[in-house]
Amino acid sequence: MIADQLELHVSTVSRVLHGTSGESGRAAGPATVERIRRLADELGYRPNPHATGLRTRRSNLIGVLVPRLSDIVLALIYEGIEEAAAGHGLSTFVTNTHDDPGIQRSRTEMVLARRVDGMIFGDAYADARFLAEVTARGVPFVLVSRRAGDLPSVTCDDHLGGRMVGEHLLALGHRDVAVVAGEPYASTGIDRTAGFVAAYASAGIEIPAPRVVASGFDAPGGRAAAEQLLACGPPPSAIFAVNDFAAIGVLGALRDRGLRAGTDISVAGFNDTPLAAELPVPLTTVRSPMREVGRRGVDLLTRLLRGEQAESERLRPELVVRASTAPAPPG
Amino acid sequence: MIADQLELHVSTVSRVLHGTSGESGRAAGPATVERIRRLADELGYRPNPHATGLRTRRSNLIGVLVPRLSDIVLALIYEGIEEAAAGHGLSTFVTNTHDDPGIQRSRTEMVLARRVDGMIFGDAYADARFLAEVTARGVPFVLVSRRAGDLPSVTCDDHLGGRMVGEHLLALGHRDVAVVAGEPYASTGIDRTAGFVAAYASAGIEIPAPRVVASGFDAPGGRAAAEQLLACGPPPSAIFAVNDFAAIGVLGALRDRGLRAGTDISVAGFNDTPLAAELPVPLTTVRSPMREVGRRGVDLLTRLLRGEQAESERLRPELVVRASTAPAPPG
DNA sequence: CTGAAAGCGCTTACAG
DNA sequence: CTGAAAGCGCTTACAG
Repeated sequence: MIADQLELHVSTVSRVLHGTSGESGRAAGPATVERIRRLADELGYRPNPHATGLRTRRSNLIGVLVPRLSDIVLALIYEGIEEAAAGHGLSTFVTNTHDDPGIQRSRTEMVLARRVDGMIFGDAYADARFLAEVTARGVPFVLVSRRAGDLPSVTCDDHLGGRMVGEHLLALGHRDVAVVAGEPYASTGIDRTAGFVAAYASAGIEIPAPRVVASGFDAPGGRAAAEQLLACGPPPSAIFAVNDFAAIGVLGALRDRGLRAGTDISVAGFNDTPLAAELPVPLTTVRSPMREVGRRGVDLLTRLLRGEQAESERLRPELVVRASTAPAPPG
Repeated sequence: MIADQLELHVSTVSRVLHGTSGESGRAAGPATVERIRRLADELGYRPNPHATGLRTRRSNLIGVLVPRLSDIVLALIYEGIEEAAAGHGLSTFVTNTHDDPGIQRSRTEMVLARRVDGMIFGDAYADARFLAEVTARGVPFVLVSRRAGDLPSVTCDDHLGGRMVGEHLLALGHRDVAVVAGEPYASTGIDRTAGFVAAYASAGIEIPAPRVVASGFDAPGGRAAAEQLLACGPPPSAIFAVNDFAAIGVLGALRDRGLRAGTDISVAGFNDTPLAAELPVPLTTVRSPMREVGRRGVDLLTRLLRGEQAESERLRPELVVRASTAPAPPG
């Protein structure tokens, strides 16, 4: 370390520059402390994290796995993660796993090989098999966006969000509705669908199984699902897509058939993605606190790292009504 | 290292597990090599990167700065970066700088403090002042997406892309056109605008200054710019927005005024973002090879790290014509 | 109040 | 073909 050019032992310098300083100041004499501090930031001294990591066995690094950052929902969650991590002096590795179990596994190994202190998974499968293995490895981790089993997680209260959409459509008089339900392995789609179905059940309406169709989380996925829904029999009067991209796909499918969203068939999405309000027919959706999910995920992880108890959190969503949903046609 | 439980010296093990192996196999006797290899992957041994980094002064880490990952263009470039980096055995730190010079600076410091081997900037200002400071620090780096001065960069050939749009609109007979030009500090907007203007100049048409308006790179930015353009005087018959998000904003502004995109006013964007084709009026745009920009950026950086000469690259874009551009009204 | 030592897990010449 | 030593830059008890 260059700072011992002022003829002090490295250990003294280390003690001073270390966190101990906030304590009762027994790191060194006040004059010495002052000299060291001065020289340190004059030189822009930064401790070598490799040395520190080697010695302390803490890297202040966390690994983050997401399905894909090109999904704005995950990108915004990551912004929250990054922000909070920086606040805790942590750096993050993010990586895209494309919801592929093989990539999830290999990326986890890669990240672990880097000796991260903990991990954040944004790509949890509801069947938590792989995550059970990770638990067995003893690395602290939390889930964001999607939950699984009773692993520590920070998510939007998706069940409640789905229920809100259900109640909204019920209030508009829609009785024959359908759900574009997302991937069957993601708790987001599962919970949003369940909440929606539960709202209808409370009103004494059972949504028939063929009215609930699995789908990709992107626009082509939503479009395909909608086409399946519209292919035979009378169309539903409203469609709930469990995310905004799928909803955009639904909108496309409707347009192709000459149906007007809102007017002919109501459509609702989920997440309140920035584009939702900009669409030609602005989209009714559920606002989920994406950045906040990321931030709290980091907070939860830091608690875990300190050995504290960690409670999962469900953050409250908010219904945003726009022109894509309208009263059901009389009949 | 646990692997010396087979009664060998660490140095032997290190030699075997190290890259030297591919060489003439003079790391150890064949039998020994075999035993070491076996035990190593039985135990899932991974060298501690802190120790390696401390010893070799190479971290195999690269820092990546982007304006925001929630911009899908950058997210896709980052996917390419990540992919290529993994192929080279490098891990990446990405961070959002929101195009804010203060954040660019502090994040660069943070990343440098982590002892990265090199950096990739996706948020270069055309005035390369800050980057000159980074050069002075001696860290190898490359630019992606945006270029600056003659620093090594991998970008789309934005000038050519702009020119392509210009020629397309000229061929459709548009003579009174406008540009929503993006932020003045980004080479993307500058070059695309310049290429477009050059195409018109070649046809003997000079685009008047008020027809070129700066804008944010997002939908609200595009909307605001379009409103300014439509506020007074006769509207142009076509608008070129230097990216798809801004183009979506333009579309919104047209809709608000009861103008139909394509029919009343032609609109073109840039990047061929996944949503461009899904819009109610599919968007004419320029496809830029985003993942490829990321991949090549990493390749370029690795060349720099090996001390080789590095040539900037301009990747070829492709015009994608859709319904949002149509022949100019006669007159 | 400050110094000296040990050690984190590697790699790299250098011996033998 | 393999071992032994030195050292990367820190931190952490432990002396004095």
